[in-house]
Amino acid sequence: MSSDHGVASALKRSDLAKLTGCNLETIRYYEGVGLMPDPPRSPAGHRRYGTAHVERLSFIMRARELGFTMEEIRGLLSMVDRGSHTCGEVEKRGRDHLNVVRAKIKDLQNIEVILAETIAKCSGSDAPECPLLNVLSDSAVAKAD
Amino acid sequence: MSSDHGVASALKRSDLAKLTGCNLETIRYYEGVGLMPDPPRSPAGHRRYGTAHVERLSFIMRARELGFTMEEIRGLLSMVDRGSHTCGEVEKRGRDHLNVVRAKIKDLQNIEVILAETIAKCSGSDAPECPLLNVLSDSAVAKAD
DNA sequence: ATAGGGTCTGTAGCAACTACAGGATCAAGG
DNA sequence: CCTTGATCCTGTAGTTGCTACAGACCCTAT
Repeated sequence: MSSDHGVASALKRSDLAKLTGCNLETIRYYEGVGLMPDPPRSPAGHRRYGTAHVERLSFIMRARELGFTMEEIRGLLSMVDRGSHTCGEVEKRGRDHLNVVRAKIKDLQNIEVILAETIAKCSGSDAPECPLLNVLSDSAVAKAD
Repeated sequence: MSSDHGVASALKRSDLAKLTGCNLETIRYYEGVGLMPDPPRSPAGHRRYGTAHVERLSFIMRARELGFTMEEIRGLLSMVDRGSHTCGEVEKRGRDHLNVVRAKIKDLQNIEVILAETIAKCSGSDAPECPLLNVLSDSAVAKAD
């Protein structure tokens, strides 16, 4: 055991970006909005990251992949940071988010049906008359639920 | 036939908003970005709209409801404005958009499955151990296609 | 010593709106 | 006629989640 004893393995911002797949600038952005902590700095002021930062950023990115908003992630992280989280509370937040996801799916499926049905009626010809334009011009969009 | 002969029925911006269900400020925004034309003004500089504006704004709003981006709407409108549209061209744009919608649905369904499966394993108890947190901390998000 | 990279900061831009501040104007009641 | 309150005008800032730039520093290798 030589230099890397635990917390600081002295990664540069570009290293963190490569390791996590996160955009370089986004790291600084997450720091600015408080999702990532202010990292220690080298004497010249360069950011130095350790494994804890890698894990935290990976957490954030996976949560984003699952469609959690930054506010939701902030909530999850602060629970974990405080060590005050319970499975019940995390599950509730996950369930709330799942409901949002399902609502979005429904909206999009509704759109999909209308578009697909309308386009199916299109002649695809050089005529100006067009069922899709008619839908946009005349009808109201139905809301299914 | 008295005052309303054809083009100008002298609607205020608030009237147009109410008739179309569009937000008041959004009307000005659409004007600024060129989706809506600069309307005629009253002597005091107040915007005055007619039935053509109602129809155009309704078109825009229905296209937005179907998830078309403003760029796509701009394209559709300029075709129609030039009178150079064909059903084939409109259909193509609709089909392109439909593909985007379907891709979004797939992404969300992928998320939905992961979330639902993970949450199903939650105990919902006061324990800190939580499958959802484990997913965020450890695993990569699978991409189905 | 110097050339090239990487890093730092702040700031502007994207979509697609929404909301405000501060002033002008209109419509109705007294 | 005058006042009052609602509506209108303009420009600008805020939202969400980044991304990209400029101009200044710094670090490393030759």
